[in-house]
Amino acid sequence: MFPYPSGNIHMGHVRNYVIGDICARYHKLKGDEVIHPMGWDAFGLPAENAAIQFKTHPQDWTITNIKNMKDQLLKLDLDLDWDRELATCNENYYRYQQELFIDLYNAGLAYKKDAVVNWDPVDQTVLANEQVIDGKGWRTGATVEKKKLSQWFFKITHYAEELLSGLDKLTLWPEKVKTMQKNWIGKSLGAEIKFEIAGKDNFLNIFTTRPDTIYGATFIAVSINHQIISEVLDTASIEKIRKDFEEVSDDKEKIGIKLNLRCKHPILDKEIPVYIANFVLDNYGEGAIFGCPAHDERDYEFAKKYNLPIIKVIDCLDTELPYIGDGKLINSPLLDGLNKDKAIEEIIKFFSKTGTGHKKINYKIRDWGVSRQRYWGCPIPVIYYEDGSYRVLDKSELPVLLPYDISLEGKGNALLNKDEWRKIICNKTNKKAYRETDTLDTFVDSSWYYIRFLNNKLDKPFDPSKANELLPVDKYIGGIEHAILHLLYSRFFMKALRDIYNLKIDEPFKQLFTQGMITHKTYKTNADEWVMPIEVVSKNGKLLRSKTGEAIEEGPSEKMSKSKKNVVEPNVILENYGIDATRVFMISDSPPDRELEWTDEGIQSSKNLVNRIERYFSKKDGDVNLEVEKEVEKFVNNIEKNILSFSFNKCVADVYTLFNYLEKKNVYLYNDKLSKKILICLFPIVPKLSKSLNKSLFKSDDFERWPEINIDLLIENKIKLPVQIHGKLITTIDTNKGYSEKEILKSIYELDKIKNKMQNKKVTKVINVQDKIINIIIN
RNA sequence: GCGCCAGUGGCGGAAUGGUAGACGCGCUGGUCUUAGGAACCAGUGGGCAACCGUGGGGGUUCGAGUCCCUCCUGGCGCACCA
Repeated sequence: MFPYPSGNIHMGHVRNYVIGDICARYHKLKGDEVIHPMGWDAFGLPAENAAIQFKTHPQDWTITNIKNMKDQLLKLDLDLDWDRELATCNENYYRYQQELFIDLYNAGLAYKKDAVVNWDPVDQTVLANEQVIDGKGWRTGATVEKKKLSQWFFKITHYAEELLSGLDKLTLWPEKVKTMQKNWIGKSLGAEIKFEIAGKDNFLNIFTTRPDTIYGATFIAVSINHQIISEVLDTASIEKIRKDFEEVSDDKEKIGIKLNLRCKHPILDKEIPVYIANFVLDNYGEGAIFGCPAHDERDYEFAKKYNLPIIKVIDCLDTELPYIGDGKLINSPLLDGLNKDKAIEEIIKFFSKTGTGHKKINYKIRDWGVSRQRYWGCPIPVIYYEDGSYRVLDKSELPVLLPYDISLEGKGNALLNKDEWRKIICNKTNKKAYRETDTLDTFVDSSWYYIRFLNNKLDKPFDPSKANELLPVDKYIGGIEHAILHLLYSRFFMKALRDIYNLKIDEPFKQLFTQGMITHKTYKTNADEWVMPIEVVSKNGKLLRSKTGEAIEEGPSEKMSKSKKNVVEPNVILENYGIDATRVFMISDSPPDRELEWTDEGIQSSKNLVNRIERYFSKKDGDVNLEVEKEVEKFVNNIEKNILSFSFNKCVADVYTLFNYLEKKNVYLYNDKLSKKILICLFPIVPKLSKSLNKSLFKSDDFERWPEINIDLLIENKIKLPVQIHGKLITTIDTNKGYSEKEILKSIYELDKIKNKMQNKKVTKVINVQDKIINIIIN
């Protein structure tokens, strides 16, 4: 539980925390040791933006929001361990993060380099690759620019293989998230091949997954950012080409600029031309490829456009070109007759021998750029000297506190203009020095908070023995939007910390549950103005805006969002319906991993259920017999099973089923011992009501342990046995378990419905699945 | 384009290969009440019926919503990844 303190709790938070709260309460009743903490992901840009907009300070804004949201959370009456509370913007958190940064640096997992990075022009900061979606900033939606800057990186690529292979062991994670991470890591097997540049004592490295098609290579293409280009073209021409590339309207269109360069073919005695091509990515492989037009779609398109030769090296029809699939190698003296896999193997052997290439595993994932050119974040504990060299501080020099007194008015990072903070004298060298003014990506903050929760007051980042004892987190609940950001970073952190601190933990989160969004119908006026649901009234079957009487059009149900105004406020709901009804509705209609549509009917019927339970327990009537006991036992068993499998919607159905049964039988248990059982099972779902009933019926403030299941009570002897003919249900017959097939068939053949079907046909076969079903086959 | 997931009444959704539609919402009829965002009772997949029904078509099986093949539709993710 680690919300961003944006100001208010919304329904999405409520759903998330109710799910977690049910789990926590259940496990506590089971006698398990439960840690159910809450903290604040409190650094980040919205605070700076809000501070500028409202003429306040990011810290004040954040602290006020935390206070406000905490008040709202308290009203939800969640069973949280508030004494574990933490906020990343507190010195007591981020100073330990600075220690971890030093640890990572010393372990070679944090480093600084010049790199072409993603620049968000709106937020005025660098973004990690993971934070760029469709070329746009994940928060601002602004088109990301490329900038060359010196930046801090975390070496997530060091763990690329383990981050990938580890996914298989995460059996309690949704497949979908694992697939997304797999794609992001993007492992591919292939070869790196050296191409000698004709007339120069220099090479060009390329990566390929299809070294078998080397005989079909007819050109080389490099990315616009490839360093070889600067050796042949001046900066102005490069910029001109870069611009031309950017201006292509169809971004799939292939454009190439032929360079005054040729490469020697690594096997054949010939030279092939080198192009700059817009479709070659600079951040994948070597930023350079060899083109084999006959067997690659892009290369084919490119070759057609620039009249490059197309040489077939895999046997196929000319009409099939470009042919991507497997086949027999041709026109390839060393490989002729082999199929693809064998040819790849052979050619790599050959290259290794001649020194022109080798086997290579390539990953798409890049190191995590963590520098942010913003004030409101964790300062990076580094200083720079006047000669440009830098020093990562010692732990004894920590904390590097974020100065409060700054001006956000100017452009860029406020820390840059804060000289009295930035300019220091290095206490080791006595030289003039400057503090690093970049701060850490807030995803760093959230990559280890779950460890800090284990002991939030410790005077070091965490206690390794506690971590070993309690991690990984058993149940981790959140939205799918974290699939490759937070969840990948946290996995990286766990592995890095494992290696640094010699921990026994490989993965941070054992079970991951991704909850669905809450949606609501949308409403618009004819003038295309969004209208809050609360303003809409229905009159004579027509929707009107209550204030003005304007006609309202109802739109599809969409994710609740402020911009579409289709939100309901938790505090309003709590006031009108109470916490128990709110909890019931959060889990009742849809399975928790799917969308939940907010409806007035839904929340109302949840309230009705809560009232009904209360009413039920106000009366005593009827006899408690074995059948009732069995029904209650079934209820306990089902609730438990469904809580454990996150099938909370079925838990609600179990509650209805139980009370439907009891009321139908006119059995009102009141303070019978069965009521105690029922109330314990209701406690995780409707804690307030359950607690108050327990108090009034049993004069107790506490609950006993979650009831042990008595298996004997779950066994049902009397059954309705389905009887089929040719697999189609004809009727059912009342009998006891363990019936004799012979005898039951005798009575089955006496049934009218069966007789009608059988007429004078002969039974050829009887399938008796004992105690389950009987299927009769007739000719 | 590639990958993943899903398609079940009017709606949300239940069903270890074994009685499809649990449970809820909505709806219909009735009861109670000064009143009720209430409660209670009966009903509610389609069809007068025989029967027909889980996106379409094939298959495996005594038996398929569930497994296999194929197609269609929708959602999500990735997308010039060499």
